[in-house]
Amino acid sequence: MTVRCRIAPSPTGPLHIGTARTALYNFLFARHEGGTFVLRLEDTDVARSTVAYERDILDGLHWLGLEWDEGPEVAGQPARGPYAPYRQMERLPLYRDAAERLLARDLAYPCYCTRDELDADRAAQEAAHQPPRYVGRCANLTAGERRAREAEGRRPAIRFRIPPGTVAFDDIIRGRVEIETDALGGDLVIVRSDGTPLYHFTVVVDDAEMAITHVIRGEDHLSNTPKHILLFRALGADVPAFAHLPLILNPDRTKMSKRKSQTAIADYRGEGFVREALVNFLALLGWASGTEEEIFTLEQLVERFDLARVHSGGAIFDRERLEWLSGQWIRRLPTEDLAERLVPFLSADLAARVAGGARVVRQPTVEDMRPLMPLVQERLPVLGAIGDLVDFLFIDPIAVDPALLVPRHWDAGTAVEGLEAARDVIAARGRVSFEADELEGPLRELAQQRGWKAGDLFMAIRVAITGRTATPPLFDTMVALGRARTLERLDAAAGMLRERLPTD
RNA sequence: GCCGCAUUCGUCUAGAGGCCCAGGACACCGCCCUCUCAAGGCGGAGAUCAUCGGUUCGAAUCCGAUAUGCGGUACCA
Repeated sequence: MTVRCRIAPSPTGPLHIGTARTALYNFLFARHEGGTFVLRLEDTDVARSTVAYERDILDGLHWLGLEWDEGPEVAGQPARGPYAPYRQMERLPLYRDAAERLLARDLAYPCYCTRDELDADRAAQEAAHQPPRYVGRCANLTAGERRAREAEGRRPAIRFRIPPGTVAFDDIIRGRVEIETDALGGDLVIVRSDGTPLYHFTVVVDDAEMAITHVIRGEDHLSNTPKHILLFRALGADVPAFAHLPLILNPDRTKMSKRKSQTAIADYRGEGFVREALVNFLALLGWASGTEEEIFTLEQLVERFDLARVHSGGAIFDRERLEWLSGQWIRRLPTEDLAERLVPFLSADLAARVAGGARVVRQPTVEDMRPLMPLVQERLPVLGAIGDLVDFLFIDPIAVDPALLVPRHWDAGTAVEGLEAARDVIAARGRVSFEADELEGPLRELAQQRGWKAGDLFMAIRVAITGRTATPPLFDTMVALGRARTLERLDAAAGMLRERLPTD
């Protein structure tokens, strides 16, 4: 039997961290076992499903590198695979047939209860401190009674009969789980009165129809699994194996939610977290290799992943750890790859600064980025931080805070003196010798001659040419800026400071 | 309320009866390196293994109860 597993997101919101993690585990398991990974869209909640969300989910999964073997490839376009279509709203006849089969064998029945009746039942049960469950008002209607209700114009929902007894299964992660069907809330609505099928029904019909062998999903479905098993049996289908993953939690240990955490994959992507880091991080949220290794590529994860090693307790989403992993991955990226990924982030950052009044003198290109890689690669926690590191190369003039031009041990007069002296030393280097190696020596010498700490001199220069106190190494930075602009900015800074000097 | 699942440093976790007075990583602190910021190296602090009882020569590991947390309990998914 070859393994078939699936991810079944519903396009009622952007791709969620939890969905991505579930998709990853399904992908890893399928690939590890040489099986098939299916993507199915559960869009039966028509009111909340949109094509835009569908696009976000597909884009996100593609971006993470979780390629599926069967399913829709592009939002709104037809799906591919032997069990197509893979959107539930395009599979309606299948659910109708399945429901008919259950009806024909009296495993399900039409239910004419109104919303009001149901609400009243529930209220009464609550008042009597009883668990809410369907009272079975329509469970044994005669043909005549049904006709009478139809004649009134009532459209029935369809309920699946929950038989008495206990349902047991062996969860791959949690072991044996047994639940009394009594606790399931009574007969289950599988088709709404408007004819559209409900989740618990479609998921089973589709998993059966698509020959899914392993259902790997969040722990929030554990309690619902008995309903699914009962439906598989009623449909005469093989019951798949189940593996319920621990939940990803907000810092307060509740199920991770948009309300309390950043849950959209697209938002992390937008910040410049690299896909390798997100995949690595998500894999480690609930699973560990058992070795002391922490950094894994997708391929390595496929090789090592083992469902039985998945942890069973919930895991808080730890952004600090994600950021660390992101930095680790950025440092491991080939420089050409990094340069390419950085361009759009820098452009966006510069565009935002233009909106703030800055003048961008040059649109960054991959060619511009290449020589900067050694300066920035180990300083980026996320791609989106690139602007803070190199914006001064693309903006002119830069904004300089005069207070920062004066290092801690200096006064303003010394700063002017230092900047002017540095300017002269640098100007003395010709165009040809404007290299980091050639600049550091003479400037250190200058500091020594004047009795300044080299660090103070360098800080004054740093602020003068970048407007910042934290930058890549100074001499490389000057080279990247170029001789002319370096001298220009030193002049400008010295001039600005001099104007502020008290005239005695 | 009822049902289910879970519980090891702040966080992610290792640990499948003696190798554990519990190991690694993130974060934190200190030192080193150093022109800033990072990165890197070294070191430190941090867990009565939720609690109680049992099984055993021996328990984080097995069993039971309790507590706490979370999840489910829809004509949502």
